[in-house]
Amino acid sequence: MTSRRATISDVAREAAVSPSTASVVFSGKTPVSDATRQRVLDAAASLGYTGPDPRAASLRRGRSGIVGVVVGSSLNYMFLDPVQRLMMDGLAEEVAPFGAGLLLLRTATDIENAPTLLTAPVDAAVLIGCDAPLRASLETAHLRGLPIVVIEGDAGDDVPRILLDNREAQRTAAEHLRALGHTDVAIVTLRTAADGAAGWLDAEADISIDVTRERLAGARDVYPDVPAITTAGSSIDEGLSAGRVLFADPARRPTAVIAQSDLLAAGVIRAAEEAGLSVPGDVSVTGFDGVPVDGLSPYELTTLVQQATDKGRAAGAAVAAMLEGVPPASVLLTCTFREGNTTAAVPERR
Amino acid sequence: MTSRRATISDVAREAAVSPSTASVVFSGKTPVSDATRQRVLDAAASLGYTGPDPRAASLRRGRSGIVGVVVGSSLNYMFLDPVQRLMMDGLAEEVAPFGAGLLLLRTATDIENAPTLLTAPVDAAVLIGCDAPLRASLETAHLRGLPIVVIEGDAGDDVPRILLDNREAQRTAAEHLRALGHTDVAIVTLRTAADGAAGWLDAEADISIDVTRERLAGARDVYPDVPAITTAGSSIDEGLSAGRVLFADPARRPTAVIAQSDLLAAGVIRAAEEAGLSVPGDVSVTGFDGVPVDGLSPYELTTLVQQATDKGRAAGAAVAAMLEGVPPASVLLTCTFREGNTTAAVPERR
DNA sequence: TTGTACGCGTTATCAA
DNA sequence: TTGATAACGCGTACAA
Repeated sequence: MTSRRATISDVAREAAVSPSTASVVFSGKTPVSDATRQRVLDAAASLGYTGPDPRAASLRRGRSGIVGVVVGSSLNYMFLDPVQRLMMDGLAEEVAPFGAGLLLLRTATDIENAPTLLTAPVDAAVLIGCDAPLRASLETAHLRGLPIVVIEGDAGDDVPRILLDNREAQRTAAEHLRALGHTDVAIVTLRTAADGAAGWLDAEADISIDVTRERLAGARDVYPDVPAITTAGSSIDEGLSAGRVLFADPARRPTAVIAQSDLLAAGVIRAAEEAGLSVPGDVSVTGFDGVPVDGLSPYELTTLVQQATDKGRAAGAAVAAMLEGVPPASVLLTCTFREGNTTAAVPERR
Repeated sequence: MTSRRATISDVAREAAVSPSTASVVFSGKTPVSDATRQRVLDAAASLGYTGPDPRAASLRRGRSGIVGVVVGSSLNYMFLDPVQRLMMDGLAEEVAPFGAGLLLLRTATDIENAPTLLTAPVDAAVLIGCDAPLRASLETAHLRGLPIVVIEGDAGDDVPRILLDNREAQRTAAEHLRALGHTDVAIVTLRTAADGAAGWLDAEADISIDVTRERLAGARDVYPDVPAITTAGSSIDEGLSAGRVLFADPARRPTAVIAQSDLLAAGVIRAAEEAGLSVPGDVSVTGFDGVPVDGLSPYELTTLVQQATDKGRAAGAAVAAMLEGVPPASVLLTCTFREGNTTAAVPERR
């Protein structure tokens, strides 16, 4: 019994119907009499046929049901961020009704032969963040004529984008702090470049990552001259490191910190605790994202809530639209300000 | 210019060679003279041909370059766990040289039409954890004759598995605590069932999740009768909740806690801090996994280090072997005990 | 409601 | 080193 797997023709023959009829039984595209259907299904069962070969079906249909998601470097790093996790969930959920799943593709890999947008049977591509290495993928996808959606990044011309009102939202948080009387403020930013290292941010620095630049601009709209410290990415540990620097000198510590993500904010809070400062009594901290941060309890961050899952869904909807041939529009999602228990009025001067 | 995309035949015609020659130029399977190669590439460029259509190629080759990874419920939940993230990285890395990528497939979804192992063009399937809903996927994969690898779960018969010496490893940690003099110990477990809720664990309880059962057995080998409290999953917050229960009554609190994961351990430590206890001065805590936990600093857990990335790699290697037609062996990976700064001798009785 | 005929775009095989 | 041939397994007009 080393024979090849049964095909739909075998099933049709066994059931004494034509291949097209058998096909229709499985696809449901056309009504079939109950009797015939049953004969076909029985034949299939007896031959161990489990349905159309997906590879053949995708060639025929011109669609594979696979959406390529290009993630930068490591999955570990990418999925560390709750925003990305929720986003992927939304994306998966939205394309699922189209029978589509997500294929993880990495840019930064020197593995020979690794799958790419060029070699993988994808119907569309979703690019996240769009920094330098991603642009290459973008190029590729374009050449292949793939529908593309970019999340929080600029793909130039006619590529639909899913964006957030980062600047406006961050400004809201800054205004909140100003209303509370804070003037000694510091900013903790996300990465400023794909390979960015942590450290004080030079005022003239060129920030190549859109999210970081926009959120910074929003904070600067209210606090043009406050110092900003850059991190190597969105994590509690990075926030902790930044916070330690900020709180190192008791005489010059800020009374409020604007962190560009909830994870960073969580780290900053941890640093404050370490330094013997209470939040929000001595220091106010704002985050960004409004995602559940594991281990943050009992704090509830004052933050900007973005609907991360919706962001993914919007991307999925755009993909779906393009697959249907409908020109998708870019989407601008807005964040809402949520006051938690990590901000309070500026403390009396000691 | 609404014409269809160029095919390899078009390119061949333009270059005045046969389709098979053109094909060979792109696949590199056979030597081709430089002159012809150049002619073909030029022709391709002039026609905007970007290489073989992956869908057609996979039909012909009988291989799509896609490995389906069946993740339980939400991506958000699954990737919350650093072990899973690292595992996926290892897996991706190991199958990449075969031109394969990972397709995320979810079991628990009531979305009509969602992609499954039955409908997606996958060459192999990796199942993680293997609880009830996953068994259905397993069945499916079997029917389709797909190569299957199961990570930390029992797929029965002839399915290769990637396993950890959970019991032995956990026993080591328990012995470490015993050597330190601890007798008042409590265990904080992972989920006991796919839909498990948190709470005290009944001694008779049936534990359907292998990892949980094995690690518990290891702890019980040393501490047969200590109480165990179950959580709803591996997270800091769950560990925190469990820890709060354990430390609620100062008179009866344990001097050591065996947590079944590093995330849980981190939560337990947090709970101890909340209760005004110092770690390891008042309470010792052990974890399991040996993964970086964001926000755990400055603690370094006493834990069992599993090479999570290697686990993924082992799974990837097994997949690769099966794709090559080689019967893969199951793999048993071993954890190593690592003493951190979260365990110490039992404190003097007050 | 069912069957016929054809092509989707590629690549393995073998012969030249 | 190149070319001819034959599938790969299916879906879908269109006709019956």
